Amino acid sequence: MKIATWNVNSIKARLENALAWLKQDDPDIACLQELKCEDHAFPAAAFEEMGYNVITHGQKSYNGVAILSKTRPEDVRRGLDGEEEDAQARYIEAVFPSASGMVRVASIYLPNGNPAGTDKFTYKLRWMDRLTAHARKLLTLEEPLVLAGDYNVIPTPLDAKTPEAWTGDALFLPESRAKFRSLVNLGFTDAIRQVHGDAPGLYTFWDYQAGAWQRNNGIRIDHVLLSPQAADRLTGARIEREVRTQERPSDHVPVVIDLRD
DNA sequence: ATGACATATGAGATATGA
Repeated sequence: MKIATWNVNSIKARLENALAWLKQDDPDIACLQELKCEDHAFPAAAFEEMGYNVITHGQKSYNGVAILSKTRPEDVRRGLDGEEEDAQARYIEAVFPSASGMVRVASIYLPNGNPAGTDKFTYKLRWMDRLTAHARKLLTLEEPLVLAGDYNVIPTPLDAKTPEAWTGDALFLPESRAKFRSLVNLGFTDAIRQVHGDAPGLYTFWDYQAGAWQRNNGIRIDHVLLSPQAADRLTGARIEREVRTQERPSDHVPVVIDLRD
C-alpha cells in the first residue's frame, strides 16, 4: 500500500493541485497539512468523488490537518494530550484496514517555532514533548504505525542545501533537532533515509522567495517515521519533486512510501 | 539590513510561514 504526506499550504488554494496529484500518484492514504480552513469548509466532496474517505481537524486561517483514505478510518483521534487549552489543529490519527491488517497513521503539522527565544519556540518544544509521549504509548501497541507530516525540523546538515543559513532558526536549532532525535530513537525509522541512505539533495520544501526552487536551495522537513512493524514492510520511499512544477504550487512537495501488503 | 513570495482576513494592512 502507498501512504503519502503533503503540506498543501491552504487546501482551498491548492484543491486543483491536490486532485491532479492524487490522480497521478493514487495513494491509498494521504496525510495533508496546513489546510487553513475549518472542518465545514474543507472541500471533502471533491475527494469523496475520487473514492476517498475524509477526516479533518481544521482551524480558521491557520494549521489544520486531514487524512484521505480508500478504506474507512476507525479509532480517530484529534489533537494531543498535555495542553487542554491548545486550540491549534496540528494532529489527527486513525486506524485503517489494509490487505494485510490494520495500519495506524497520523498526519502531523509540527509548530514552526520561529522566532527562537519567544513563546512560539517554547510551544514548539512542548508540542514535540507531547508528540513523543504519545508516540511512546502507540509503540506499545506493536502495530504498523506511520507518523507522517511536516515536522518543521531539519534533522541534520545533510538535509539542507545551505545549512549555515539555518543557524539560529527554530527548524535547525540544537534543541529542535535533539527532540526530533529523541522521537526517532524511541524506535522509529526515517523512511527516506532508510531507502536513500546519506544521499544529499533530498529536499521537501523550497521557499517561494529568491528563486529557491530554481537553485534547489531546499530543506528536508517533511518526514515519514515508521514503527518497527511498519519498517519491516517498507519497500520504497520517494520525494515527489515534480509536484513543485505545478501551476501555483505549494512550497512543500509530497513524500510517498510503499508498504508491502 | 531588508525584502523577496504566498495565503488568509477582509477591504488596507497585518499576521504567519520557514
